[in-house]
Amino acid sequence: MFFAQMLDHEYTTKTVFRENFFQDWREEMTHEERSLIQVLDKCDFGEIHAMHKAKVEVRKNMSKEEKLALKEANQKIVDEYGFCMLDHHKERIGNFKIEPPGLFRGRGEHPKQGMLKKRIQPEDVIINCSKEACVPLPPAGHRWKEVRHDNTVTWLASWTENIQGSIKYIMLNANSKLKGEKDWEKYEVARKLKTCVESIRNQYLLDLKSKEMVTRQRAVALYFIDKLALRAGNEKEEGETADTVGCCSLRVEHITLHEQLDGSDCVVEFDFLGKDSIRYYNKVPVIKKVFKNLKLFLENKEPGDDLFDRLNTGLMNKHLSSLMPGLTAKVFRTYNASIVLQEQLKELTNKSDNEVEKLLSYNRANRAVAILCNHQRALPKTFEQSMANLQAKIDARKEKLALVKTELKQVKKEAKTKGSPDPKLQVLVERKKGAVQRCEEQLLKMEVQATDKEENKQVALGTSKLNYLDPRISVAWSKNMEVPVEKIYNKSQRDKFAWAIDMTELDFEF
DNA sequence: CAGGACACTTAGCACATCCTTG
DNA sequence: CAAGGATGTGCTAAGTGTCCTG
Repeated sequence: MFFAQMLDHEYTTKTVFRENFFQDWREEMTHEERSLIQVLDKCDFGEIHAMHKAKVEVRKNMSKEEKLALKEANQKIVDEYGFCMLDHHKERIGNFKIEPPGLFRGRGEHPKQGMLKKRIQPEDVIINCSKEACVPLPPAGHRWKEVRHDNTVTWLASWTENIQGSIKYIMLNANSKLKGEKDWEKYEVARKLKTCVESIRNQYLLDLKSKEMVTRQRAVALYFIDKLALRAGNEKEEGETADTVGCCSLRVEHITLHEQLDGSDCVVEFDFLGKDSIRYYNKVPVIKKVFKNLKLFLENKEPGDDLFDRLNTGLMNKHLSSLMPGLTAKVFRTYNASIVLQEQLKELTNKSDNEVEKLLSYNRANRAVAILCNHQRALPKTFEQSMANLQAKIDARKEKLALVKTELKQVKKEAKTKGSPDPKLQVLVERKKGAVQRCEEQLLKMEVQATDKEENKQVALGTSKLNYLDPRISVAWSKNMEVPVEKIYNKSQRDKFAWAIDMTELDFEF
């Protein structure tokens, strides 16, 4: 069933996926099945696939009443299981449902893709609640793996997943007090970096000339982390996950040095797969000292060797925490993202702009951050079509505008030739004027929409908005520009950032 | 100090739902 | 009111970073 359901997906054609799936499937077979079913390619899943598609179709064609009943049933489940009490406050739980079984599909070329992700039993689950709490009952005939009362952690339940052996957690929703406070702390640390970033930069520039190889490598890596907002790059276990890297785990094969490129000196060309196997490709002019060091680090190395062979994230973070309490590599990403947003908003928006223009500027500032952080998305499947549709609408609106303008002219002319003022004609003139103005506004809105859409086709704004941009910058901007906060944050974003919406003053500076 | 366990944040995609438009 | 595109939400994988152990 798991395999048959996925047949429309490209990854069921991948060798690794098929081999992993078949191996795990055979584990689940009886003796007889195992001797009968030996080659995946000889299996015909067509019938099961068709059955699944039919089921999906039935679901899609449910009547309004059936859909409503289903929705209400789901809501009941949320009401009953979707909340918990924390410090006497009722809080929404982020993910209260156990992950269902299925075939594992990692991102990128994952060596474990296709493996069977097993069903979690109550016997696998640890419950974490307070001693006084009434412990949720396990399903009939079952018991929990453990019930503990650890108030030093935030999770409510956990289990160990069978693909990587990692622990999965049930935790609170982002709009909870607990998560909000941690979010606020994160941005306060980033703001503290603002006060000492200059001296840290001076320090790593000096360190580029250090006699110690480790120190030089650390300085170059920090230069990248600061300038390019690269992730730290922890080591990963080979063969357990897709081959991806961050700053400290860059290999020789991931960079190319150009003494000159496109009219710039000392250019580093980056080309590697980062988190989620998203490609990072960038050509960056760097200062001479960095360039020279890189040449040195590359000497006598193979493409697969570590660029920073003396360095790892542990060393980097130990150094950073000595420069400022709480400072780690990822703080630079938060800091640079928020600073860029603040600067771009200042540069791009004018108080005299209309709301549509202001929002385009906001999106552009957001976009500058997303590009810095390399937050990409797949080109939407319907992009070309919907762009063409929008263009057609724009053209139609332009024609309409031209028409309304000539009509206005005519009415004006009529009013003039008549000599004596005719109240009826005057009203008509005013009406046409209004129509022209409305038409112009609509046209502008559409054109702005088209620009925004085009610039944004492969950029994901959500990730930075949710995780990197101090919401107080956006809230202060919205107040200063008199743009309602609803225009930049939707409902759940407003819930998540309620702390910032409540407390931010007009003059907030990140 | 390496390596693993653990806890938490960050990430993109698929699907659900909402909204607009003809 | 249906179609279809836009927007929002759920899901869960994939990172970061700390702590503990030997």
